[in-house]
Amino acid sequence: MPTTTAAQRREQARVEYDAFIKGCPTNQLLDRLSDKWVSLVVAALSGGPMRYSDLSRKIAGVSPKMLTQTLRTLERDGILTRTITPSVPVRVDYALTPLGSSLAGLLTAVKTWAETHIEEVHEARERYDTETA
Amino acid sequence: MPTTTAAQRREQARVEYDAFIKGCPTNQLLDRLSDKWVSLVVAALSGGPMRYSDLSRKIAGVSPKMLTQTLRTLERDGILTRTITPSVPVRVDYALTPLGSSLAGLLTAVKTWAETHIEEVHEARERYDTETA
DNA sequence: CCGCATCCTTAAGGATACTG
DNA sequence: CAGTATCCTTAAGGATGCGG
Repeated sequence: MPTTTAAQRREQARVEYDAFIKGCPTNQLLDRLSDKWVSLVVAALSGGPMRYSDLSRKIAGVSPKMLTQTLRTLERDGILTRTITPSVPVRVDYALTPLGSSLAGLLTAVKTWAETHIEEVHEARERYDTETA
Repeated sequence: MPTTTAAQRREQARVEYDAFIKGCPTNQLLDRLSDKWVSLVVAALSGGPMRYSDLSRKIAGVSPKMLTQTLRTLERDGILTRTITPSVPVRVDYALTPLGSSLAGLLTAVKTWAETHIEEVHEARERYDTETA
């Protein structure tokens, strides 16, 4: 009888795995792309700088909390800049950095792939669903 | 006094937004890529077909539930094939389809971008953190 | 060996109200 | 205008045991 259960071994593996991917650039980027608001913000800003209120209007259905949170992490990552104009009322502009623009380029590649292959995916789903039913 | 509150308008916008993205190929693909197990499975299979137990060993820390769930959706989407050999005990092989291979190609592009630019991101973070602190 | 069904936890994200 | 602070829900995902 082993002293470690399957769950314990998996837990151990998970910890090692987490430590591994923590330093993995690809996974860090996927984490960003996985955030649904990130891609929307980057896409919105790819047309040029926007103010906070513009973004909240353009990106329908986003709560102030998530918008701010998303903007902060993207600023920290050097994807966009935050410029405060201390007028009354205050004005804040967000704009993509060169790094942010290159990320937008990646999103364009994803978009292209999606548009090229989505039909195949839909066909595959229909086939799968009819065969399974 | 308006008959709709800000929350109601945002909710309305969210519903429209959801309806919009439901048919948006790019977002459907991002939903897939956002799933952390999806990229790992695709990456694992890009080296060739693997059995269920091989995958669960190679992808450290995955629970049987998530592995099966991931494999099923990918099969449904035509990304991979599932081949059952009715021996005793049963044997099941998973392999990428051509469509799956092209998705793996996209992941490679993401990987390349990440490796190229991760250093800039790290520098940006350090700058941000020291400036904020 | 492969994988489904069940239960349970927890953390992401939404609603809301208030401030500089 | 541009957020911050708080509370609260809910759904993704992990543990586990059984079945084909």
